[in-house]
Amino acid sequence: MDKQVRANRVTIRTVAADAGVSVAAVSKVLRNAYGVSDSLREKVLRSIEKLGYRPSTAARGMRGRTFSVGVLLVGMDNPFLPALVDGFKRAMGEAGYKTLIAVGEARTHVESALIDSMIDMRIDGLLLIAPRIGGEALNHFATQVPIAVIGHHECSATAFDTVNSDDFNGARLATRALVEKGYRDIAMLCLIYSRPKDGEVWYEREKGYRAAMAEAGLKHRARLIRIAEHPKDMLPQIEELLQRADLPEAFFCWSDIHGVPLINLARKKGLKVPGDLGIVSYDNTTTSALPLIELSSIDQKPQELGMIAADQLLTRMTGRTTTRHELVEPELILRSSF
Amino acid sequence: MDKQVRANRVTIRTVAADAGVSVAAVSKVLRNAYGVSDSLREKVLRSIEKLGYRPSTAARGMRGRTFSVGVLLVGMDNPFLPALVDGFKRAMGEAGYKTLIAVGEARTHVESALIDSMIDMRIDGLLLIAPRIGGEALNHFATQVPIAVIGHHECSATAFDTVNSDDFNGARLATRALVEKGYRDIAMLCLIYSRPKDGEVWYEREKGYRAAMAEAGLKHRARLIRIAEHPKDMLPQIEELLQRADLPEAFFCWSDIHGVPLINLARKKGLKVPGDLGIVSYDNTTTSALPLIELSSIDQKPQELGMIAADQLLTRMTGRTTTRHELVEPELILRSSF
DNA sequence: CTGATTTTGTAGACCGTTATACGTATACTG
DNA sequence: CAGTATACGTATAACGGTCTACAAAATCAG
Repeated sequence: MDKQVRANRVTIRTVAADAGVSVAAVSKVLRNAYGVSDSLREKVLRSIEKLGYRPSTAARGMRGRTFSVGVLLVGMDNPFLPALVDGFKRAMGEAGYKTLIAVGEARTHVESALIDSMIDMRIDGLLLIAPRIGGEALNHFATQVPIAVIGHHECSATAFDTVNSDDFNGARLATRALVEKGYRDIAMLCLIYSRPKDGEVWYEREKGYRAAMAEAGLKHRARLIRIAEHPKDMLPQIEELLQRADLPEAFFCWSDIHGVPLINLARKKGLKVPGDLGIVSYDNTTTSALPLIELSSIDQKPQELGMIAADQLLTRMTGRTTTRHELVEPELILRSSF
Repeated sequence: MDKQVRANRVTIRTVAADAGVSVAAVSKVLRNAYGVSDSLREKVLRSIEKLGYRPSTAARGMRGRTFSVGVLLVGMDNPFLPALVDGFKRAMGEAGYKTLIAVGEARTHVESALIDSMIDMRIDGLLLIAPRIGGEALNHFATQVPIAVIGHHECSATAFDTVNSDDFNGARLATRALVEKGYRDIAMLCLIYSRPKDGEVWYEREKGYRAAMAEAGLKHRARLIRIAEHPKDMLPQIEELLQRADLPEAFFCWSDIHGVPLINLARKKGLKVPGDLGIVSYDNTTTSALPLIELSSIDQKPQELGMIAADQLLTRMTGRTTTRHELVEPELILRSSF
């Protein structure tokens, strides 16, 4: 009678009984393991279908694969994430993996805790997007689960893979476009950070900007203007910037987060863009593409980044031990802002 | 020697041995169950700390709670999601639950599959945001796991809870504001849908708009203009709309998705907003708040929605069987667009 | 001080899979 | 046709927790 109580839950045993085979046989079919005949497979599949059986991921996690992978995001508001996650999820889905997402809060201990907790659920692989935690810590996690990283250049890492938009070249591309248009006094708008750090996306872009300026013989005119990320602080800073006597002829913005408010505030103040001011920005968000904004911006090909990361994870999960560090070439989307 | 091989993984048994107590005792401490003395708890916690032990979610899932809850999103690009998820996640975190996110693709069978798969991981509760699948299907899932729904009015459901922004009142609020400003020829811009359906967010807003028009004695002047959601189709449709001889004096837009392109295209065409045209929109996205856009928009209080949903789930998981259907009153954020 | 009650801790079955080890037909070799 | 390799199935020990019984110890009532 105990049996009847929990008879509602369909388990691998229910299937085995229905198909008249052993539990092990069903498991083999499920994992398409070696040593099952066509007739057996047929029988089992029919029972699975009939009973609507679905294997318990939790139980699977105790011995083998869970066929699910995790993604760790810094936050949900970065506008280039949807396309990236979509590309990743799609590629993973085709390989039979479910994608689960966890959201950090740009605080390292929260990030670590989330990674731990995904490992605790026995996910088969992990994608980290623009993680705050760095090299050594990542190496430690990589011993427990295959890891791919996007948005953090760590070309020396051997324990995990990385894919990145070529931020150096993207910034160079943008700056060079401004130079070719005739601008000379070109400033870069970037984030406030305590100190330059190799591997950080924004630092790569700063280097790319500097390189392009140097190549154009404008090394001495390169200047970085650092402003806050949060709108509340950022907007007054941009306003103040636009009042300055030494306002540059053109801006390269490290992200649309700054670029869009800049172009709008400039125009609101009466400046013509282009004309009085040239702007090229980064991320190619839908906002930058809006009519009346039409901000030129670098496209990072986020979908492609996601797909490559998926491939890295899949191949690593199936045995690859060599390291892959890949770069995707970004593209400048031309609009009438410079 | 077998023991040594897997000695690296710290399990509940390792902790028990280290603390000199039984496995069951450790489990009790972990779940703060009844019947553990302060001294025992103390000992166990110290061992856990020392060994860096973390319980395996997978193993937990086989018998008891996993202390993790799932969130199903339709897509990642809806700009009001970040705040909502943040509110939910925060409230859940305080109660000791991890939040995992899965992203559907606005296709019902994908949605169902994702819900199944989260149930298969033995999550303790599930939040559905603007799900496409409706009443009967939801009831079925609700028999397997506690469910809360946001963005789908289903006040008659008894198997699961709902929280919603009061879409009817929000639309009424927006329309009334236009009326009070003196506009009479007010159209509503909404989505193309095959047929009106009670419970759908957009339909509630349509009803709110109609009610406000009727209250102002403008029932006969109410008109709904339906346009596509995707920018590629939407932009030409808005352009064409702006050419029409019977262009309304004012628009209430069901979402910033339409409102922002509308205000920019109108201004690009040379119309003064406000002046030639008044616009009130919905969602209060960061884009609507941008300088030079300054679009009045209804704030849905997404963070609050998330927090209430968390509370619903938490109370249901701990025994509540009555149903809760709650509404949050939205607020009109005034900007210079009408 | 004794019997009843409450606290505290333990033993061990159980959850639903996977995967190893091992029989048994069946097919191949010479 | 005997002997061996191979294909196919099965039995069963893990995996790492939870949780129900139950025993032992401590407290309480009279």
